[in-house]
Amino acid sequence: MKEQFYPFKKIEKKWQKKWAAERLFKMDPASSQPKFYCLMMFPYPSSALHVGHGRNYIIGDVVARYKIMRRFNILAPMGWDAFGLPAENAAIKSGIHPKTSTLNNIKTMKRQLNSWGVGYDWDREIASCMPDYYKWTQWIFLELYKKGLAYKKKASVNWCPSCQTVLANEQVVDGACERCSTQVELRSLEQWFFKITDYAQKLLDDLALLEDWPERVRLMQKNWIGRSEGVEIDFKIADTDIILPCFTTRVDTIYGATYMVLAVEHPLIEDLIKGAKNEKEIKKFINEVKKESLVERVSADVEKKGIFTGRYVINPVNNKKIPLWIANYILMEYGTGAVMAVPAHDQRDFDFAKKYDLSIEVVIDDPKEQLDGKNMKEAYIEEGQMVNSGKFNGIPSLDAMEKIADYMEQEKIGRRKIHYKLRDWLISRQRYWGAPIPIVYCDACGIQPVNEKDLPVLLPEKIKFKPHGESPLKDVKDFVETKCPRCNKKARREIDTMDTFVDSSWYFLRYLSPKDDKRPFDKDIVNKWLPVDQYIGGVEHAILHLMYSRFIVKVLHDMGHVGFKEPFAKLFTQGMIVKDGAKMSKSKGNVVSPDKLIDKYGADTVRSYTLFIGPPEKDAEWNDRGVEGAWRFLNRVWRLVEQATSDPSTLLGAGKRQGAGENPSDRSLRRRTHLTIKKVTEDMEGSFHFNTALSAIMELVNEIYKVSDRRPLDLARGRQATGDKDFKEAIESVIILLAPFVPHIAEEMWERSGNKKSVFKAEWPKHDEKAIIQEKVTMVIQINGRVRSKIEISSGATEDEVKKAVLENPVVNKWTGGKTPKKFIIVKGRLVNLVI
RNA sequence: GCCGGAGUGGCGGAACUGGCUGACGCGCACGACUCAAAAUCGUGUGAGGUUACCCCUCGUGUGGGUUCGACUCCCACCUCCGGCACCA
Repeated sequence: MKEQFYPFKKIEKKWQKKWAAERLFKMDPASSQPKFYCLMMFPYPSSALHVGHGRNYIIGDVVARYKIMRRFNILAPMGWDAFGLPAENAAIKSGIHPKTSTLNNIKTMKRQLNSWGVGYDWDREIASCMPDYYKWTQWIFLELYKKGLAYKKKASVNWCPSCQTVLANEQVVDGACERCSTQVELRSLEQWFFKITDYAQKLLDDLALLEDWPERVRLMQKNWIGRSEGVEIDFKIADTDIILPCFTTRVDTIYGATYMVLAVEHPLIEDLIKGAKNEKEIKKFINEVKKESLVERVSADVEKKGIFTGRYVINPVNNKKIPLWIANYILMEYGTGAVMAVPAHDQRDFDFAKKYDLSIEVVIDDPKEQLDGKNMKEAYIEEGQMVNSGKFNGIPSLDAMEKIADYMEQEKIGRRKIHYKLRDWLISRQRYWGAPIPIVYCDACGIQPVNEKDLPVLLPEKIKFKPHGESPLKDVKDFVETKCPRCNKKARREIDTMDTFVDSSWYFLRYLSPKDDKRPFDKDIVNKWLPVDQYIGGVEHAILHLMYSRFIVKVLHDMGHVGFKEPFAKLFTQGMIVKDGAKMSKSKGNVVSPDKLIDKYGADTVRSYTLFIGPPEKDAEWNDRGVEGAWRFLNRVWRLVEQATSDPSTLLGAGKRQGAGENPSDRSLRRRTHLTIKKVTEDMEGSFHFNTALSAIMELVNEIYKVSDRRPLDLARGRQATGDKDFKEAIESVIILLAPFVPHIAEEMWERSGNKKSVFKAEWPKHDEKAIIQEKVTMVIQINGRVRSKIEISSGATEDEVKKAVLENPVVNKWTGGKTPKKFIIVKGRLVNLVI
């Protein structure tokens, strides 16, 4: 009696061992084959992986295995983004040291990765929380410091009063802490920043180099950088010599400026309102606005509020005196914190002017109707013809923008300027579980960087986790007390640690020489292997991680440490797997664990279902029933190969073997084989649409089953009856084409078919264009665009032959009634359309 | 509000460059095998009509348009998802 199902447990263990022993995924530095760096975003070691995470690694594994089969020298490393807040919070609750829990989680996740059968060059494993790694994260900090790209400044940051720590912007969801949902406060603290804004233009320009990135990711980055061109105009404050510059993208509306507004944080305010008769009232207003929570300040639908300062400014183009206001809708961080208000042509200014009864002056006319400031219902923000604008009257507003900017530069009352939304990267964290910032404070010498030879600044392990508003490192005397690197006198260490995004912004360089203790990476080796040929990860990193990594690489490039400008040549962002319409999460209780499924059906089943679920860049709904379909398919293939190799007679319809030869079904089997090869190869090289690749293989398997009752084959013994060649080719193609998707079962079937070497050493098949061509084709006959009939015709038939055949068709005759059609459209080999 | 992406059977999804809508899989129904079940194999499966089994009508979010022909291109709109959001 044969086993009813294929013995996946035995098989999977066997091959996982063999791959490890044969070092299938080991990168060979001496190889002359072309290189292929296949990288998956390294995971944060949380408790355990679910099937949604699996998708990422399975996709990467398919790519890597395919490239191995195409004889590339591949680098497929894996590591751990191991510093981070969750481990520290768990430590506060449970008392278990973050290092302990992190290393445990790594163990679990590594086991899970192996159980999926995904392969990596584990000799290159890295963990960002280990001193031999973060030493070099600190080195990168020092390099940026040297270049003036790491600096300290007072800034208002997000503070969670419950967790007693600052939060990264990305940890603030709708103004509240993502973990405890407490409203986040703004606190003014001395913080370390990386000057990513210096690279805004380069980061924007080089998006053009990233042709093989998803368009939407490039767009998101572009929007995030937020370049806008405009003019900075100098307004003089009346009765003083103070110049108040303000930025505008709509210099064409300058004659329509009827008031000016400052952000409440504007540094000049205090001086300006001194002695004003309502000084107290103004101060009260400012304090109220400042007190508003982040959510309120940031939301666009909050009512605009303001107060008059009692001061006036002079519009430099017409010397008009206009009132100076303070308002809650002006941001200090963008532009200069001062904005000229043109209510006729800006909706926000319009709303504000209506509320406080400020004048509205039209300076651009709507070509469709005469505008009048008094009767307008909303601002007119489109282009138009200049009016009430002195010597610029009568020209189109688009031209006026240039002309006015030229004029201002000539008169030195303004200058063209470019602004970005991108802000400098705040990298300080008042947390324990991160890389210490390698800085020392000396009373005599001030801020001093740690000497490179003294790296790493070790993170002390004995520590109290209880949060109290500052980094827990503050209480570790041995850590804080140190000597000044310059004067060697007593000094204090920086107690903040670095944002974990710093760790992950260079890890892809470390994989090339993970154990080098002399330098972070070897320049020659990274120059050979980078940029990464294929990067795979979730779209949630579209901006942060991907922007930071690009920035760090650009800095390293400009400093001569690396020879490439962009880290990732190709990017693939996979969609999320959801369950019951929601993202899998422990709190929702909809997590599907791979462990049980692998135990029940095996890794190959889980892999093929995960790949079959839909196009990998799109979100997909997990369906346990679907897993069974994948399971059935693999068993179907298994039985086919088993019968073909062990007992070919069972494939025969009880000895009803037909004579060998060129019967049509054989030709269609060979055709189907080559169509499948073509389709699968295209999906591998192009879109990664493994769902359609798999369905093509399923079709081929179905085809083999259809012809198998006439076609026996003994693959193992190589006994080939005439005409069995196509059959053998079909089955072998199935095994090879399946190998990247379901590697264990493919290896086993390959071996049982009499092959000594791994299927990954087999030749990837090439389709034969000739095999795909059909002698006879079915052409669709349409009448007035509707399908009415079909004809079989030789594929080489001329138009006249097709016409003749069509007109002879009885169905056509029924529709035409014997009349000659008005039009005869022939799409060769496909379709005929008659217009009657 | 702005910028993306998407809307196709009961479900997940296919469809090349404008050319047979619904491949492949799930589910369902019927049949074979079986004492029976499971497993497996086979057949069918968009809706409606007609039942002479050959056909006919409708059908890819909605409404228009271009075309011999539109899921595909153009215009307007609706819904859902994602990102950004008072950026001057």
